[in-house]
Amino acid sequence: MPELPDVEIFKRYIESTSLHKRITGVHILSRDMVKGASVSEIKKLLDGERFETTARHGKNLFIQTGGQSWIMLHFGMTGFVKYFKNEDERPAHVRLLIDFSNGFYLAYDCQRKFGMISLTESPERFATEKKLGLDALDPALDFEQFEKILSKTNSTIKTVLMNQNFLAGLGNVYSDEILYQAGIHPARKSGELDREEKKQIFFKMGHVLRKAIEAQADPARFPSSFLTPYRSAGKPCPKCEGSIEKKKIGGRTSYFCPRCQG
DNA sequence: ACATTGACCTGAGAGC
DNA sequence: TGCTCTCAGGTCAATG
Repeated sequence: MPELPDVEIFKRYIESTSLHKRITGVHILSRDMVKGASVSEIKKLLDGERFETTARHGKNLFIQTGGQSWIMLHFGMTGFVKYFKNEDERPAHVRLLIDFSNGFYLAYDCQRKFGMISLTESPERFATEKKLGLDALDPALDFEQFEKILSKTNSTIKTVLMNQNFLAGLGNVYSDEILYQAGIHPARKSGELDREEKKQIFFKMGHVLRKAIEAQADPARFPSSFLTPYRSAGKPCPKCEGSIEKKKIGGRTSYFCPRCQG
């Protein structure tokens, strides 16, 4: 589901398709998905302008026109973007549609409406208002800070990784993948992990996210040691051939290998 | 003050 | 075949 790597791929997709083209129409097809801004403000910001810059913080994607404000897209669990020309390529649940002067469209599709369309003065401002933690791939995030974050709470490590206020960008799927690569059980208490274990999680986090982006966030292209393509109870662990287990942790379905993540 | 749980939304797939 | 039920998951409000 759209987590950091997916949103990074959306960002690059928009950069390669939609920048510097004149916007000739803005259609908001689900007004209920617009939060913290009005439909008319969004139309006014975009209409007649061109997208010039993109940014990402965690799972939030920002696009700036020549103006001062940025449009913000959050993808919930079913969101994605698609650039297309012909009506038969149009996705099924378009919530925001942008017309370009070259006859192409950029669609923001979100079947389950868990996403959000908003405006912000700047990505930094947005992150501050939402109290978002550092982006999980922020170069400024070092192990010392990461260790501090983990010691701030006594929740399960899985919950901590998914908490956007601590660290922005990880969701259910990538938290599981990181803990699998680190060999740590998702229900371990964050505060009880030793320094070596925290180090494992920190470095595997960067590794997993970078590899996922390299693979276009497509599990079919992931390295063969990745758990994500095997997110199903009873499937064989890609490392030990043991059986993958499914369990609710922090209200979310977690998959892990009980043998590798003892 | 913190941690956990449920509602929100919709369609796919399971089960009868 | 066709109906109903369960589940998925990010976020935030409500509850513990």
